Amino acid sequence: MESTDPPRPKRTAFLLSQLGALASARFAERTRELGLTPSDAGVLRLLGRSPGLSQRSLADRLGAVPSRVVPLIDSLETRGLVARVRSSADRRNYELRLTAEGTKVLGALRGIAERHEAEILAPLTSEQSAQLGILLARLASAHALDTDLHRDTRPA
Amino acid sequence: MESTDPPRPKRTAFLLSQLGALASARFAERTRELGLTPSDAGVLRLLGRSPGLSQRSLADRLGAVPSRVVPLIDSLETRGLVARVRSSADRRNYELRLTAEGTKVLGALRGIAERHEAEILAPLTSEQSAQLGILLARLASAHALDTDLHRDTRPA
DNA sequence: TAAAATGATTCACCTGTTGAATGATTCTGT
DNA sequence: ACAGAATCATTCAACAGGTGAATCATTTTA
Repeated sequence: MESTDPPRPKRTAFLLSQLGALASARFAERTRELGLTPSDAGVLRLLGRSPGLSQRSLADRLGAVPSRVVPLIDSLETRGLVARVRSSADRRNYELRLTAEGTKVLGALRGIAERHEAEILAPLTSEQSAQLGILLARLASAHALDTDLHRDTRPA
Repeated sequence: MESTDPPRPKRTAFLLSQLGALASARFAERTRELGLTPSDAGVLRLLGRSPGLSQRSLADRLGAVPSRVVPLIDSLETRGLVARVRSSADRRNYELRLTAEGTKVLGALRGIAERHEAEILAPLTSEQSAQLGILLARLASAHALDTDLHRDTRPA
């Protein structure tokens, strides 16, 4: 047994990595109960808030590449949660929209997100949670992480 | 423009996920400059602190499966950073040890970890960093994340 | 109207990972 | 001492998630 190292402010960044991985894994477990991947959840969330998005702009907001979006939407379309409609204004685009079922699932997703938040923060008092939220928000904005999800970073 | 939602303590868990992913990605960039993956770094770190480990117990501590450890050590051995020596006590085991070169690289890795920590926490004052460290440590221990790296979770 | 740009798609490919099967060695109980 | 069970390392086939290049249809630019 050693006495613990005296000046050790060293592990905070690693704790952040590990807790982030933990939070992501727990969230994935929860969405899996709805038959969704976290990516699916992100798509539904974005389409709920911005109906009519094209796959391209969806890709941008997700921080994904367009070819990645194709099978993602394929799968959601197959399950009847998202509809692809050709844009009449520009027939290269699809306008992506939630179906009624998709909207319903999005609602369930919001409940899941709430329980997720509660589970992760359960060990802290509400003051501590608030404090943590402030510190993390400061880090996120300083590191240019979009407060929302992923940010639009198209070249020009 | 909407006025911002009044009671929204909702995004903290997601911030945690995103910042964790950011921290992991930045650390990966740094280790890549040494020609190492984050997994490589974890192995070197563990072997530095526990020389003579078998692949099996290394797998346990990394939270990995033994078959995963094989190519990991293969690669480090090829690069001359780790040595496999059959245990004379139990010839099924290897005793894994850092080579002189491996020890040198581990030293470089410590420097990297320090700069990584500094970069991630740069947006915060030192009081805020300390506060964040406390909160994250509390979460980690409550969620049964080993304070160190991965924990030993063998069945029995 | 020809040429460039854009959206969606396909495809081959890569990385990291897992689980089952195998061979060598050691441990167990009788 | 020995048969059988357990353990370590290894191979292998397979999978998920993700990426970049090439392609086709459509629209924009000049």
